[in-house]
Amino acid sequence: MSSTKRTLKWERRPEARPQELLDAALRVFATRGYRNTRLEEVAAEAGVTKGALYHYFENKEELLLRAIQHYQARAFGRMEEAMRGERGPASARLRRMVESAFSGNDDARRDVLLLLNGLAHAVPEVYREWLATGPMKAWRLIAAIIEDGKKSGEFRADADSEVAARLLVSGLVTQLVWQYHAGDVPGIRIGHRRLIQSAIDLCLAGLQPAAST
Amino acid sequence: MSSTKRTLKWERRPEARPQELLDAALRVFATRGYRNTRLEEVAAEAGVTKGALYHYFENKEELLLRAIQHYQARAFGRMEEAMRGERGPASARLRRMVESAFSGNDDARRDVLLLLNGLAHAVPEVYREWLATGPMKAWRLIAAIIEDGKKSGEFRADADSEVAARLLVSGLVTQLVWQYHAGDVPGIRIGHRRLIQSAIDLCLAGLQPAAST
Amino acid sequence: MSSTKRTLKWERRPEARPQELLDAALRVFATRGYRNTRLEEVAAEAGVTKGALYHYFENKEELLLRAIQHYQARAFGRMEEAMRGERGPASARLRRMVESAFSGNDDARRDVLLLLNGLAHAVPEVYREWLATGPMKAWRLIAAIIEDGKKSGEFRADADSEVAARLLVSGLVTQLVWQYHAGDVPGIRIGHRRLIQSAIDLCLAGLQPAAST
Amino acid sequence: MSSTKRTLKWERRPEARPQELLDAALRVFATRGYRNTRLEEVAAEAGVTKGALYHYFENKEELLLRAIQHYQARAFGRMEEAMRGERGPASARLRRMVESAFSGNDDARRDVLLLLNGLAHAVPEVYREWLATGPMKAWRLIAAIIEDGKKSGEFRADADSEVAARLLVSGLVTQLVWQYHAGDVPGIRIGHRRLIQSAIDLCLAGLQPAAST
DNA sequence: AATGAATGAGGCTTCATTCAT
DNA sequence: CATGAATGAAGCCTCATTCAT
Repeated sequence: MSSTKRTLKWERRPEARPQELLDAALRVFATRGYRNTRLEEVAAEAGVTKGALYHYFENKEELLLRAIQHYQARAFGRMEEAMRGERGPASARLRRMVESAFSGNDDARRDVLLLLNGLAHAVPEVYREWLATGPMKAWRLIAAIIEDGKKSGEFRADADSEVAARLLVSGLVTQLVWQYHAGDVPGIRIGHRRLIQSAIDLCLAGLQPAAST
Repeated sequence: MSSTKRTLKWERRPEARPQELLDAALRVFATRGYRNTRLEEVAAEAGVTKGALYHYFENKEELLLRAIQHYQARAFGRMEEAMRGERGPASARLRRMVESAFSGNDDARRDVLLLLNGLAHAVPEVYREWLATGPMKAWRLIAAIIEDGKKSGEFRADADSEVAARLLVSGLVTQLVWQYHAGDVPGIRIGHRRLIQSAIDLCLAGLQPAAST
Repeated sequence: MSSTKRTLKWERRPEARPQELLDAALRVFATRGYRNTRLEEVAAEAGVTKGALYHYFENKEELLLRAIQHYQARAFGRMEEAMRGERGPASARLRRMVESAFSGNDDARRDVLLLLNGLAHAVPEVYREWLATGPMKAWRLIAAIIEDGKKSGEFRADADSEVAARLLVSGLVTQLVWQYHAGDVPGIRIGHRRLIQSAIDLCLAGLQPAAST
Repeated sequence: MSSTKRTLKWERRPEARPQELLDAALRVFATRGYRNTRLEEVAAEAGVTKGALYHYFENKEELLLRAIQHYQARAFGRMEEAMRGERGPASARLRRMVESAFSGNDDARRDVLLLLNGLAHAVPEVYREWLATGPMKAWRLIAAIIEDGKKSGEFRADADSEVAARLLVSGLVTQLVWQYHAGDVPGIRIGHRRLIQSAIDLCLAGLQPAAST
């Protein structure tokens, strides 16, 4: 009797339920911010009710953490795939790397970045984990490429690869967030493509071996 | 004895009270985040009680807004003073500008930046005003300097001054925030001076006229 | 034992919960006044806690509005039923109408009237809606009966039916409130039945066609 | 020195200060309601500051009480003066009495009545005192006149003078309040003069000795 | 597993009242 | 007397979390 009921429900809801919840959660969190989001909203977005969330997650914080991990995994998966087997000159690899890292110019992407930026006080652990597995990982990869270029003579030996990589990553991430989410501040917008390309160009130009001599 | 206690309270009631409240508020907001801060904490930090805040400010949000404006005014005051009468070559002016903008390497500075970064969802108006009067203003000044340099032949004519300025400002702001507040993520720290100088160097190198010819 | 306690709580959770809350709310509001009533008291009266109220009502004001509407609906329901199919002479209909309108001589009735009288400044919208759906509706019905009587020659043709109806309704409503709630002012009490009957008698006498000629 | 300052202030503020405060208080209380009124508003209306009120009155409640007593004294003063030496037939005296009691058709009058109506829960003592010294006093005077008329044969011997007087007073008071303060409820307005006159007419007609015989 | 009513701690805001000046 | 900054109790409302069904 009760099993009949249950089965009916389950027909339209396979075991992917947790994933669906995570997706819904990230969507709402990213749109409205962590503190602004009521669990009820997440539930509604996922088509369930509040209580259901507690079957899968301890509490709001864990839901956020898992949602972000889920997102990061996919994002980095894409980037790693794009970099697979890259072998050319350092400048080309750097360009490709940055391009693939910032290719996804969708709203969701920027919403997530804004969300994460606001997490430092609300959920410091999540903030730190994101930094470690996101931006830092990215700039280390880039720094390594620059180091390669320095060794091969393609780049100036005295270049500060660490700072260059950091500037590129933090600058671009932040520009994406700012220009998009403060969209109606006059003059803040700039073309996505231009931003990425000019930034890479500037960086590569700055890494060139000294002009004279 | 009891008169001593009483006197203590009344000794600290100068005409500068609003300023004191703003300072205290910014201190607490920056340390704990806007949402995490109870007005009672702000009051305690200022040595008054909750209700006193409402003599000077409509509500929590206005308190935040005013505290930030107060802070911004001082910060930009310092920068403008530093830039007063600067006339040298563009590269020198750019360097001085960035140095003065990021000179304040104190904790308070970075706490405030982190606070602001988390305001997008909590208090969008404040977030936007900050962007418009802070970072944007800064990168516009820098972009203007670069344009000067392009006109005088000091910089490459095809350089994207807009993007260079943005990258420098957003990159440095974000690095300050990240490296400091995620301080125990291993490997995220970098010397403040090195960060600033290397960033400027990279940027200036990237703006040099083409090497060959 | 502990299970008993628990059960007690859960036994009273029928689908009629909103109604229960409305009843409890009206009871407390009417007893203590709108401003004097803490939502916690309403909740306690209903056997729930503060928060539960917010499942059903937006805020204190809506709770009041709904409680009053709920009450008015019942009150007018009773009156309409009493008037169903009345066809006799105007004087009889008027008498029956007023009697049925003021039959409920219970405390609750008078408490509610007092409550409503104090709402003009606190919640003007509710006050106005009550006026429009309560007293005004009542005196319009009465005025219509008097007009009937005038047409049939039962009442003086020059009688001011509008004012008569208003005087009757407002006078009686107010007397109920005053005499009851200022009960210990010496000499303010008067028998309910006598008040109603004498008022009707006076009114009907005043509506009689002129004596002489 | 300090006496100089004091004198300056006193030049424009004679000893009538308490009266001014009472007037200002009644004005604000009547306009906004007792609970809605902040002492600061009263002070502003009187051109002083909050603290000053506490030099003359214990607290908010006493301020209200005194303001109302002050008002009542004047109102009844006027009425008694109007009734001085009235000697004609009962019907004429009744008419004159009611007319003089309700002559003041000003806004202030109605505001005060509304204020008082809402005081039952907020400040029961004031409410009761008002009832005793206002409406009750009025209807007793009127009942006495009617009794005179009964004795002289001008009115029906079986008339209920008590109820007639009450109905007249409460009905008119309430109509003034309702029609004015619910002014935008369509159809609630009626001419002041017509209301008073028709009410008196109806009452007198109802008091006539029986028509036939 | 899912529901959703209920809980209750937490925080913002109001304002009568006090009191040093 | 007058000021007005400061107090602090009170009350509304929110929402993460629980739990009987």
